[in-house]
Formats: sequence, C-alpha cells, structure tokens
Amino acid sequence: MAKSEKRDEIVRATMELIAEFGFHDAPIAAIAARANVGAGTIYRYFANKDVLINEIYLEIEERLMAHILEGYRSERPVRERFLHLGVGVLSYFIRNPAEFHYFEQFHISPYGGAFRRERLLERTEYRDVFMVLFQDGTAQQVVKNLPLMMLFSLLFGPLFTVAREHLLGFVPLDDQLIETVVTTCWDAIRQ
Amino acid sequence: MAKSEKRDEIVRATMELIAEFGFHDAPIAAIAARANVGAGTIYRYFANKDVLINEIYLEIEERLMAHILEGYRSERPVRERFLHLGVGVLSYFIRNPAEFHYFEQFHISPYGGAFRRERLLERTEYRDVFMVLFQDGTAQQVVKNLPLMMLFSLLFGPLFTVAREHLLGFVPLDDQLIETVVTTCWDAIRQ
DNA sequence: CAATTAGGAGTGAACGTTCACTCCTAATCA
DNA sequence: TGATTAGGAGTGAACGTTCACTCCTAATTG
Repeated sequence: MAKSEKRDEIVRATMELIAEFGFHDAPIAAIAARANVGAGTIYRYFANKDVLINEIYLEIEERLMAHILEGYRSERPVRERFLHLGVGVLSYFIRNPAEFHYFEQFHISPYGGAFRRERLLERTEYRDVFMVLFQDGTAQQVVKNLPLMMLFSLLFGPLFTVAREHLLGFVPLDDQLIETVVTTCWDAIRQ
Repeated sequence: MAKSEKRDEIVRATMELIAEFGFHDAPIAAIAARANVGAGTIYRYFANKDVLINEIYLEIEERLMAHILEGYRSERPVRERFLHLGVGVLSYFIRNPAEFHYFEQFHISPYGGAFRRERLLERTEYRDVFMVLFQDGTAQQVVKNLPLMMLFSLLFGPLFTVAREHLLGFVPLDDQLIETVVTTCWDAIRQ
C-alpha cells in the first residue's frame, strides 16, 4: 500500500463510521480495524482525533466544490448558475451518502459552529462562488433583496433536508425530481 | 424540591450540555453536576443515557407542538395556516436555543434516523397537522403537486437553517424577517 | 544496513452504571 | 400527642469497561 493510500483508507473508514454511528460512537480502535491499519498508524497521519475529524470535513468540502464547479460558467445568467450549483450539490450528496451524513453531523455539531466562527473572515472558494451569485442576483433585481445568509439558507436548507429524506428512504429522488427541487428553491428566492 | 422538579432539572441540564458540547462530550458526571443531583439520581428517573436522550427529544417535540397549535385554526385557508405554523416553529426555536440545538443534533444523528424509522407507522399529532395541511393544499391546487415529504423539506429545511444561522450570529432575525422567511417558503411551494 | 514507517499491546484517564448507605417523610403505635 | 419504625428517594464512591493515545518492536524501504 502506497503512503498516501493509507491516509485515504483512514479518512474513508472514519467518514463511514461516523456517518453510520455518529461522533460519539466511532472509536479509534474501530476506525483502525475498518481501515486495516494499526491504531498507532492513525497518529502518524493525524495529530489527534479532533484534527482528523476537522480535516475530513475540509476534504469533503473540497470534493463537493470540485464537483459542482465542473462545467460552471460564471458568465451565464443568475438563474442558470443557480440551477447548476443546486443540482450539483444535491446530486453529489445523494451519490455519496457517507460524505453527506458526515458533512451534516459535523455542520450541526459544536465542531461546525466553532469551525465556522474561526473561518468568518477567511475568503474561501466555497463562499465566494455563492456570494457572487447572490450578489449578482440582487443587483440585477432577479433575486429578492434579503440578507445573503438568508438566501444561502433558502437554497441549502431544502437541499440538505431533501437529501437526508432521500437517503433515509422517505422520498424517492431521481434526476427529474432533483431538477424540480432546485427549480422550486429558485421560486422561493426569485424576485 | 418536589419530585418532578428533579426530573426537570436533569432534563434541562442534559439539554443544555448536549446543545453546547454535543452528544460526544456531555458525560453523566457533568449532567449531574449541572442539575445539582447525584449521578445515581439520574438512574432513578431514566433507565440509561440513551433513554434519557430519546425522552428529551420527545419532550421538545411536545413543547414545540403545544406552542404552534396555540391559536391554530384548521378551518382557515391553506396559506394562512402555513404562515401560522411556519412562524410558530421559527419563533419558538429562536426563543429556545438549547432546545433548537438539541433537536437538530438529535435529528441529524443516527439517533434521529433510528427514531424516525421506528415511528414510521405511528400516527402523531405532529405529522398529522402538517400532512393534512399539505394534502389540503395539493387537493385545492394552491400548492405544487409534489411528494409530501418534499413539501415538508421545503418548509422545514429553510426554517431550521435560518434559525441556526440566527443563533450562531450570522443573520439577524426579528419578527418582520421571520414573517418574510415563511412567506418566501410559501413562494416555493405554492402552485 | 541504516533510516523510516507501521503495528498493536499497553497505559492512565474517563466513561456509564451500580449499590450500599443516608436521610427525610409519613405511617404506626402506646 | 410524642416516640418509634418503615419505606423509598437521593447519593457519590467504587466498579468494570472503554477510550484516546503512546511507545517499543517489527517490517519495510532505499
């Protein structure tokens, strides 16, 4: 196994276990077993469990961004960009359940709150692309004039909730319905 | 202290600690200390920690329902009922931060998934009032013809996300903006 | 063969849970 | 009515278990 393969296995194993059992029930011993490495090996790649947990979040964010920015054209109309990004987020997560559950649990837990507070002033690709989109939208008066974070919430709230319901088996999602959900979110924020 | 006062103190302490530190960092010792009871006392009221955690969720749900059903008139038009319930949920949670954070963490964690699966076939006041509302809406063709759980998601997704952003200090919410958020959700689901 | 990396038994701390005991209240008795 | 006893809620030290993390040996690499 190549060096970075081991790191990847640890990340994958941790993500899967926390997605399935939660932060409170994913001990290092279980992570090591699922990753097929020794417990000590984990500490060669990560200073401690908290660092591991935080880094996984960053990795998921990166992969998600890479996916939704594929084919994204910032010169297109606001509505088209909105649909592209919304569909991108939703389709990525329902194709990657473990990443989704991990992402959500992290985001809602005190980890997520602390993380976002530290990041408040940082510029991130993640924030920028959505910020620019919504700013364009309000400037062109095609989007309601609401606080930026509220527009965020009106997109991500439904997306995450629908993804969760789908993954729990409470609502069937296909490409057609994904499109419908995002269009419906657009109906909410459009002027 | 009357008998049930102790139970209430335990519930309150657990809720606050889990809201602030998460499931993984709210040990029984800390709960007992904050509730001003002995550790053993907790086990006179709850069989074990898992039972305690699940019962608190039920209690929050009850209190929330009691709040939003106050003044609810099921004979009024769909839009008016929708606004009443939406505003009720959002205003309850931003006035009760610990309950909100607890509710969210529970809901998104594996606890929540297991809980909802067990409950699938049960009838609950909670489900009924929203189900009837959305059924009326689609029957009267004032609401989009979408799966019930998707209509749920299009209301609760934004509400919870906005509440979270507000409680983390990322968006200021007043009665005026609460009304705006719910109206905006209505724009999403209305035909 | 030296240097680096991996492994997993070992470690002390912290965990949920228990249990022998202490009050305090209220029923019973003289 | 005052004295005695019974009952049960409350307690926190103690228990066995599990945890995150360390450290020394073994394996691998160049």
